[in-house]
Amino acid sequence: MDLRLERFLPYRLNRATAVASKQFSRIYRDEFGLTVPEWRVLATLSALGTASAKEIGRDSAMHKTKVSRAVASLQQRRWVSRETDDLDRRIEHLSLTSAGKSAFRRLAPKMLAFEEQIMARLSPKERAEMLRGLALLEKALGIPAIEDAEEKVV
Amino acid sequence: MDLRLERFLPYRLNRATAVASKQFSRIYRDEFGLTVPEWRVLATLSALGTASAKEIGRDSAMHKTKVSRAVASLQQRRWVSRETDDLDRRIEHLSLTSAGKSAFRRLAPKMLAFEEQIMARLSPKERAEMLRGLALLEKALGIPAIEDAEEKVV
DNA sequence: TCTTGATAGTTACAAATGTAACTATCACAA
DNA sequence: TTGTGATAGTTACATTTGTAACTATCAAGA
Repeated sequence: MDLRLERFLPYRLNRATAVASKQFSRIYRDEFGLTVPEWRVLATLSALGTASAKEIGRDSAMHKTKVSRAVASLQQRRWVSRETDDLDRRIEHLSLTSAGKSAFRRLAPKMLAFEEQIMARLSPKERAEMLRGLALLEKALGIPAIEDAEEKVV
Repeated sequence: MDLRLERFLPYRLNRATAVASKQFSRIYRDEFGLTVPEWRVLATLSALGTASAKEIGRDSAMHKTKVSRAVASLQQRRWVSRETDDLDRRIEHLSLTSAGKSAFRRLAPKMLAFEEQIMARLSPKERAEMLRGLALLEKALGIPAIEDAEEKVV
């Protein structure tokens, strides 16, 4: 039976993700005590401006209970504010407060710099190959490709 | 602030891994009720023949408590047996029982077939590129390359 | 022999997570 | 208007996980 775990796709993915997640999360955990879901809500809201919890979940690929808890926590920090929709009172429009935006502005460059630092271990050619491979992996797994424009087909 | 989550490396990794893990784990979960750690211990022991919990942890990149619990569960199923080392009684030598081997023999081909099915969504050239990208990602993250020399380039 | 420190493995406890049930609201039709 | 089913979001409960503490054992010296 030639199933060696180290050659097996889901295992390799899992290991790579665990390593990356551990390294990246240290930045926002040490500096702000943020959890992974909280960081993602922060980044998503920063990108979208205003969004409902459902939209955040779709955009960040998180389960709605995870989103709900992360939002509640960020709201307690006064980094996120909410406003009920006038027409449909089930919907809460969420957005970053100025404190939330400020935190993200301090955090984002560090995250990007660390990403750059990781990628700098590869030559420019290798880096392009790595990103190409990642895109192909997403294709194989049926994950929709990155959209370039703001347009979002619903 | 141009940090878009969908372009951000750790986020993309996490999403791809979650999708893959969910699809793959269905096979051994539905058929045998195995958890991810249990499946990994099974595969690792199948590859190594006999190993200590520590070796399983190193080989499968799992925390020792995860290994301990997975082993305990597999032992209750009578799929794993243990024998204390004669010279160092802290060490337990673990191995698959014949029932464990039998289960793995039924499971492994299905796992490999599913991996093949995923990869079949790519052309041979794309598949090679994807695996190349994955290897480069591991390099960037400082994960030791597959030692077994024979690189799997389709 | 009797420390001291290291190691293999297990377990207690707390934090994080998913499932399912829940509340509140809406749309729509009988 | 009232009933039915769908949806946004929250919460209760059980499972899973990691951290830290624990047991048992070993090795190497004083």
